[in-house]
Amino acid sequence: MKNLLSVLKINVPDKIYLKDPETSDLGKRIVEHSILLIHEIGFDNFTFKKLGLKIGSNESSIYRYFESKHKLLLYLSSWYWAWLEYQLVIETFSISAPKAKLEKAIEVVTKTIAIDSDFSHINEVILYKIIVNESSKSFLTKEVDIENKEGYFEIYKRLITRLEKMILAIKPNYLFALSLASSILEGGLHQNFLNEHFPSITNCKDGKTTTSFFIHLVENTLK
Amino acid sequence: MKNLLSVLKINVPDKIYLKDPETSDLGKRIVEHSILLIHEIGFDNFTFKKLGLKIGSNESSIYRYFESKHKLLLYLSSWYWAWLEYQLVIETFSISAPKAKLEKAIEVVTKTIAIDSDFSHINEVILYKIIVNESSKSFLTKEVDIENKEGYFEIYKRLITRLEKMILAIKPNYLFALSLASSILEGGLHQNFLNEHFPSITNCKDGKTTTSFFIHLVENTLK
DNA sequence: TCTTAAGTGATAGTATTACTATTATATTTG
DNA sequence: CAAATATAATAGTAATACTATCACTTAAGA
Repeated sequence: MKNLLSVLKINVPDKIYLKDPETSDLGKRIVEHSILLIHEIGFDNFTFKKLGLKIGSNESSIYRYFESKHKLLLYLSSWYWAWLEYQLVIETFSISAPKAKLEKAIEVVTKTIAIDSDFSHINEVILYKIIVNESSKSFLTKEVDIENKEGYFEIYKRLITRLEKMILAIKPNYLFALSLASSILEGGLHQNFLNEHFPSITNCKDGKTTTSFFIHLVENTLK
Repeated sequence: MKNLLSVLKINVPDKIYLKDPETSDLGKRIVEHSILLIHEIGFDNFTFKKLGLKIGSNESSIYRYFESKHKLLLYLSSWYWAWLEYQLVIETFSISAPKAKLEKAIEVVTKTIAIDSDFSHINEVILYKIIVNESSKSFLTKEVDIENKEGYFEIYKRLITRLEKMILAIKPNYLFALSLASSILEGGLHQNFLNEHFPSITNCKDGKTTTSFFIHLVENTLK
């Protein structure tokens, strides 16, 4: 997997950026350190000025890559979903039994990312934490509908339809396959958020994982 | 219900505000119109200055009630959860059969609010839309843990433990009652968000309701 | 009734944010 | 070697998210 990823490039809708950060050293440093800085101070307190300071570069140079910090968050989110989609596909590809396939998919999609695949400048462990804590802000805006039309959420939606298909492979007449799929994805993030900040309202802790919660839930629902 | 509410006061943790907005005409106008304005322009574009303009009052006067717009969002969220808790309690109070009770609870908690109970200056239909689109921002901050300790999320957490109890009444040995409860609540909001902005990844539309999705899900899970 | 406190309004001011614009310099490419 | 491209530096702007001060009105208590 590590070898494969070193040859592949995660593709993000190109309308999200002004200049592809993958094409230059500065671009990569922007992405790499924005992840670290957002994790450190939170997206709300994050500014391009602070990031410039951190990477010894200028605010105005960062604006050549991303039009706004919101677009940067969209970029990071899309990158993560693309990366996760890749994980999903290769991890489930060889499994033909529908039930086992879906189970593996749920595992891939709901588990806490704890190991950095280390194939790029992007630290997936930290990025995952940003996704848990900040990614909702990428669509909870007044501009969602416009940005959705522009295609900024394509990868995310495609990921959900992939899950949907695996669900329907088990129970073709199930009426809520899309809703179940989106619930697994967002719900997984949310349970991991609760585990970190509101442990009193989740059971996904102390050895009981978010993954096992969802596997049990889905299995019974599709019975 | 309407009569009862006209006698009761929705109680919000008093650390959230500097001065209780319920105690004055200005306070009520602040709350009433903040809901309308946030709905209109979105929380991110909302400012106390704009609100002051809207209610013909001064920015500085609003700051006497709420220390920041973030605190105002916490207030609106808490108010909504308290209101919902009230609905939950009275609607399920007289039902003794555990299954029917939980079913009613799920209905109360996941349905789209479409009728304003009209007992106060607060429009619950619009407030519900704010909860769907903005309430996550009340806890997706770097200050969650501090604010959680201060008790700002007590009502929300209590609501979830109420649901938990109803779940355990059906299946006492179920290991994920809290996670299921929090999934119903947040998942319900999320499905209604998708219905509005990303209809291609939800089935909760065209007559198929979010409520029926969750009732089916929970029923099978607790079987 | 007088006094005092509380509530509200008006104005000004501050540091920061989220940019845009311009110019200069360095580097790469043809 | 010239031209294009990338980056850096500086300045500037409107808006944000407040804080502070002072004036005025009203309500409540002695």
